[in-house]
Amino acid sequence: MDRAAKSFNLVRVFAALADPTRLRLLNLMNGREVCVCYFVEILKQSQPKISRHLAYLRNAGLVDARRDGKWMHYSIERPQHREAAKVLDATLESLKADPAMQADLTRLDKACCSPQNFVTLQSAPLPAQLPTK
Amino acid sequence: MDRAAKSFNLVRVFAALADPTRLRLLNLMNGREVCVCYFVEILKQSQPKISRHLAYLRNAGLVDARRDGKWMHYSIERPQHREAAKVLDATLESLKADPAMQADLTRLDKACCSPQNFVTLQSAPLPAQLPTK
DNA sequence: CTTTCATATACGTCAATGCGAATATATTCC
DNA sequence: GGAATATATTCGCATTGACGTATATGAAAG
Repeated sequence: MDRAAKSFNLVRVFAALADPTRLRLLNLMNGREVCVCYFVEILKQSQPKISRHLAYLRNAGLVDARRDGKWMHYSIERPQHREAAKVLDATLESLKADPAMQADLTRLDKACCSPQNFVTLQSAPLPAQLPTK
Repeated sequence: MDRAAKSFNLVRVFAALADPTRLRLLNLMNGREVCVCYFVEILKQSQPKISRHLAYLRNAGLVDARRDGKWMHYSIERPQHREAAKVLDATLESLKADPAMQADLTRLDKACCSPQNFVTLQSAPLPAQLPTK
């Protein structure tokens, strides 16, 4: 690895952020842990697509996964790399200003209050708020 | 264009930032206007490679180009998109913390003080500090 | 232990990107 | 106008990533 490459964890982070679906996923996870089934329902995207993007985010070190029986819960993991964490924070803040992102959150909130409305979410575990670290 | 896509200028910005060479270029332009020949000399990369990455940054709306005779001067252009500008600012701040980036800047400063030391920079125009906007 | 449900991975394809090498364009100088 | 200089673009190739479809894994339920 050449001298410059070592410190470029940032490149990996940016590559992970350079996709609309992944930004939407991160936005939905901002401050809470979310089950995969909600992503599929809220974003109206195929399950393999959601799963692949979540795997990408996990490889980039931006999200953490927790298994709970059949369900997988994903949450944002702030990078160890200090500067990468700052960029992620700025990004999440920026997403909040986007109306489309706000709409996603609204739909997630509604789904949480009444998952019985969604055929595929009848027995899904509710997203849990994460403590602010 | 689907509903969500419109507001995703951020994706374009992140794609532009997801490359080590482009991050180095942006870091060198932070606060000043720099001639292409300096990029080639400082980064020790081929001229077409530098040129292509600068074109990419220009397409993404992150840099501005100004022709001055044979020379082209590039400078950072803060995106119109408010949130994109914030992300760019955070990124430039983060780059400052990177030793490799600091080394690049040191070499640029040296080149500016004594361009006669570089065969290819004998008649090159000096980078100019930009006013802080 | 088979079925079912939730999620992940593999495969094939297509588009985007990066790079070196070669070439084109634009500007200045003579 | 032609040579020289600075920069941009093109070409061919290899890599990466995104996607749909199909399939595999893992846990729970019967």
